[in-house]
Amino acid sequence: MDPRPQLLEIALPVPLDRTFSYGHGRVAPGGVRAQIGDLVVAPFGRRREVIGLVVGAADLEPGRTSVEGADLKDVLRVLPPEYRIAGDRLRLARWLAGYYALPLGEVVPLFHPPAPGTRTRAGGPKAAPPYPLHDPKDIVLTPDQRRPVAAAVDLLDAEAYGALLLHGVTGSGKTEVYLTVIAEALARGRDAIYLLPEIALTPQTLARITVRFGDQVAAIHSGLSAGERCRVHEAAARGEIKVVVGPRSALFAPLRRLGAIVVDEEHDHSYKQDEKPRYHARHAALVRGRENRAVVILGSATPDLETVTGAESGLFALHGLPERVGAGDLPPVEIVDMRGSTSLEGFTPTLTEALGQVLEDGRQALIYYNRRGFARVIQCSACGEAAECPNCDIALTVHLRPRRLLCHYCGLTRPIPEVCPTCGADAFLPAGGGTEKVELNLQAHFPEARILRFDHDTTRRRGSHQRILSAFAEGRADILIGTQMIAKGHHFPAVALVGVLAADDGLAMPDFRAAERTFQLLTQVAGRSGRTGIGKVIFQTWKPDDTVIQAAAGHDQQAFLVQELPTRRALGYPPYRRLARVGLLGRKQGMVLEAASGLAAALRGQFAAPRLTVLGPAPAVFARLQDRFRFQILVKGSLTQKEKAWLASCCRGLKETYRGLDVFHDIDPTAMF
DNA sequence: AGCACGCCGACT
DNA sequence: GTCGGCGTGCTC
Repeated sequence: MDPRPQLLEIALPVPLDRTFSYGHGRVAPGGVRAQIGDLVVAPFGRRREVIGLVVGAADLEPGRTSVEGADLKDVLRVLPPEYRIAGDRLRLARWLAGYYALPLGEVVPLFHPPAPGTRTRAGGPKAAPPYPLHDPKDIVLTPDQRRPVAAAVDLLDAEAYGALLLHGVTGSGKTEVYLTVIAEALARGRDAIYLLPEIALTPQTLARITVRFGDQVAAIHSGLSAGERCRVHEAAARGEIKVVVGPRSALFAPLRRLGAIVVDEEHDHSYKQDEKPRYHARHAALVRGRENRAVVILGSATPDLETVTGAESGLFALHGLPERVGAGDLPPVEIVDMRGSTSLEGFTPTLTEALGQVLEDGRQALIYYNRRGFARVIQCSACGEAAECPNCDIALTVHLRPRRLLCHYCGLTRPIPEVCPTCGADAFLPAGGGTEKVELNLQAHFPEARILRFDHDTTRRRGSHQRILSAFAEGRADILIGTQMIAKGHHFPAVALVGVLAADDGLAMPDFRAAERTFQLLTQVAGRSGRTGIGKVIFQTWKPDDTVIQAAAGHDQQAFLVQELPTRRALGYPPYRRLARVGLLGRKQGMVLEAASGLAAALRGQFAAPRLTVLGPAPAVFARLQDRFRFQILVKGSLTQKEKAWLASCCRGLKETYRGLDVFHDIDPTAMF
């Protein structure tokens, strides 16, 4: 027992570029001494309990009760050593704070489970999987699968850092590679992390991992309560759990001897957190892997362009899985021109016919349409007035169940007017489609078919996600209609037809990544077809000649790259130049624009062409959301850590100058909204 | 970022 | 008359 009271420097989760001093061990001397890396609970301002990180510890001179005139408060307690952020995790925390220009305290919450009091939800993925599980002993890897495994094993044996890109077509057995590498890591006394995109944390994948690794594995998912997360965290820190599976937050698990990190579906945009701290889990995984001399495996059927060029430049060792394992080949894709007759609203005769055939054969079909609701807009055909959200300058979407108009951005709802609210004409009519309308149309056309819909509206309730997917996977429905959500890694063995209603839909998005996203989405959706037995795919489109659509139809990433990379290079976008974005928002448009213009001018003064280019300010794609006007500034080029820090301090300064203004910076933004 | 204190509109 | 909107000020 050490009687000396301590003076602690604490980094707290607040957007302030400073730490705070606290006393420790004054009230009850001789307790646990805090050390750098410990988490402490401290009173802060009017808040009773805030979790902070100890970044400095010294003996407190006797009699000292204040710092710079402010009374020293004592920390309430030091969290147990399982929660300490040390070694590789402390270096990762420091890297995140530096790279993303955030105060260290603001990244600390990533490293510990949510404090008690956070909502506890029951449920989550748990039901027994209806899918056949193979005994790992029965599995024989193909030569293509063995090559990346061998490369990973070499790295594990050498205890060296290395990153692999596993580019495998849908259904090519990437998961088996991941699991084998994890098993090899475990066999060498090392631990592993398996990252999945949020939505793809499917029961299928969980079941496979659990069967393989038993109680050495723990899954972190949205269904866990704070208490359960703490239990997993502590078990990992004590070495009782060796594999952690989950979305991006799983990367921060306190495993002790990390040997392998898998980033499955590495192209998925949910790896970039779109709220503070805005970090990219794939990037952070590479950093943590390097810290631990571990193997990092990035896997995807449609790797991100930045990953592809990283592989070309030797940053990642490329391993291809060009063929599906088992029976199915990649399904043929037929491009159908929509500029002709449609037999059924939104459906070409070709697709309608193919659907009829699939139903007749007793097989299953997937219909992809990336718009939820019944109709995109409602508009008066007499005066032209359309229903808009009063807060967002966005058309309100028509929904039938429940019956209302809905703003997809702020959630505002309105009753559906019977007549035009402006001119009173009895002609206020819905226009443009949505999954709800597709479902009704299909049901009317195929009255016998059992149809399920999978979108934000039908998966709102807990567990409904999985209920719909299992029902379809078990063959209790014939057609599944869905938005983006159906494109992600789900395995539906009996799907013989995938229909995409408007394949070019995403191409018009005002984002330089629109083509890449569309290619990835179409390729992934197409990959849902013909997992076992023959399958086909139909892309309906207004732009049958578009390269992106044709490349996706041919499952040909090379064709897409040949078109896209030169464009990116010419325009100075990633992967050739990096980006940083500053977003400004506030109630008064004039004020936001004035602040943004001032900031842009300041940035231009500091960041010189040609190394750095400052663009804007420009109104954001959605210029007003939730009654706040939005502008943004884009910086092209690689900012140094110093420059990023300066940028962040400019943002902070601006907030003090302009009352009611919100400013945020986003390093390596992945969405331009 | 929270969280409370402090001054102006529509309700019992 | 008060309940409550969000402007602004501070946090060891």
